Amino acid sequence: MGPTSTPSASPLPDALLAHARPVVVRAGEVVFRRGTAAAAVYRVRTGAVRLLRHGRDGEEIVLHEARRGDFFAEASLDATRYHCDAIAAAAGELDRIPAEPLRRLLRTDPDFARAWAALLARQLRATRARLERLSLRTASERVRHLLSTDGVGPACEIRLHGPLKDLARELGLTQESLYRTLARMAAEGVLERGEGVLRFRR
Amino acid sequence: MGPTSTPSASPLPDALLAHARPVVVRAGEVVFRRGTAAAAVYRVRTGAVRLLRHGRDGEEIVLHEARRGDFFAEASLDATRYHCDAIAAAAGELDRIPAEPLRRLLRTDPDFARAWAALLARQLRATRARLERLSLRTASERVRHLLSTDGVGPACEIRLHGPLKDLARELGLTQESLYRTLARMAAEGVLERGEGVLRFRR
DNA sequence: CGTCGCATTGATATCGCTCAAATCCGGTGG
DNA sequence: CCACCGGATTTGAGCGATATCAATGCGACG
Repeated sequence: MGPTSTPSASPLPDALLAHARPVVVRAGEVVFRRGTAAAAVYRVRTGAVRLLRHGRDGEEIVLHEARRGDFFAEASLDATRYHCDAIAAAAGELDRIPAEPLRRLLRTDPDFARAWAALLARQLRATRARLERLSLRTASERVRHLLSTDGVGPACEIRLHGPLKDLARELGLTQESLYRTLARMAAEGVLERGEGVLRFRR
Repeated sequence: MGPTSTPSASPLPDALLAHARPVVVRAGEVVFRRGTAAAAVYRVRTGAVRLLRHGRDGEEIVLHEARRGDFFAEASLDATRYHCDAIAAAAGELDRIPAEPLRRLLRTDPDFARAWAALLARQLRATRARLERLSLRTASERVRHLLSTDGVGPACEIRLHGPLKDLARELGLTQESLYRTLARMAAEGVLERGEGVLRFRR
């Protein structure tokens, strides 16, 4: 989710770091499955992890993509089971933080509790922004919205972290539609495409 | 958002109640506007409040609907400005809880901080469920998903809180599409419609 | 050099949107 | 009591945007 990533994620308190255990994952590896006991929260050191669900015909729906520095499964801290699958999108290393010490820390460290609430609130805002995006009816509106909300700088520049295919799915489109839409917007002079970059022109 | 509503929202601690001020709203009244300073969090006593944004052509996008017992603008507690409009969907009464005492309480009351984090996490899960729903391509899949995730009981019963028109927008559909889809699903024997109720058959 | 995944373009199908109109309903006022 | 009204509901017809299916180019990698 691009700039959704907490840019300067609050450093883990020492008390938490003491409990974190590194987990090395290969691309495609399962971190946890939906329905299993929610025993830990994770943080991405390197690589990327996707939270996903599956439609009835088996197609994947990406709920969230966590990148370097991002926590994931934070929303499962007070749930008994994970509500989606977590799959490594790329090889990397994670911090695995068991739920119990984290809960304890939330009880005992007010500053951490506040930072944690802020983290969740940020996630919520980002997810609502995505929700708003999917409520838009046309492909070009969704692209515009993506740049407007997640882009940086005057031209609302977006760095693509993966293939356009993935972006298409995040926008609720097929790759073909996205290609055509980007091409049309570029032809209209609204958009500019660079190496792994999208930005507004004008 | 129906069952998204915190069913047994944690009772407000006395320390917080002391700071809450009642606000009476008429239907359609503006509670706050996007861009204004985020000075308070709210809780619905009676009535309902919608958080919404506007597309480029002015159409409304409902990000959230808070009902009796629900907080809203919780995600703005650590933001400087509101990121959407809040409009009363029905006449009612709200508790207005200034941000500062709430932040103080988060720092000083570990139990409350934990309950607050749980609240945000619940919101996040609910919003992701809605995101997943909007990722589905067909109208009938979205209806199915709504019943599956928000429905109660073996038949996944859903109580409608407003006109079908509103439900349609929550599902990212037009009223006409929704009517037709419900009619078709009912004809196929998948769905059953009652007075303000939707449920699965079979 | 062959293969695989991504990118790109074309042709067609399909689903939901738009515009339009008829019905139903509760409320309101004559 | 009845006519009227506005909003919600429902159904119809046609269109348009995206999905789907198909084919090709291209670059990385083994």
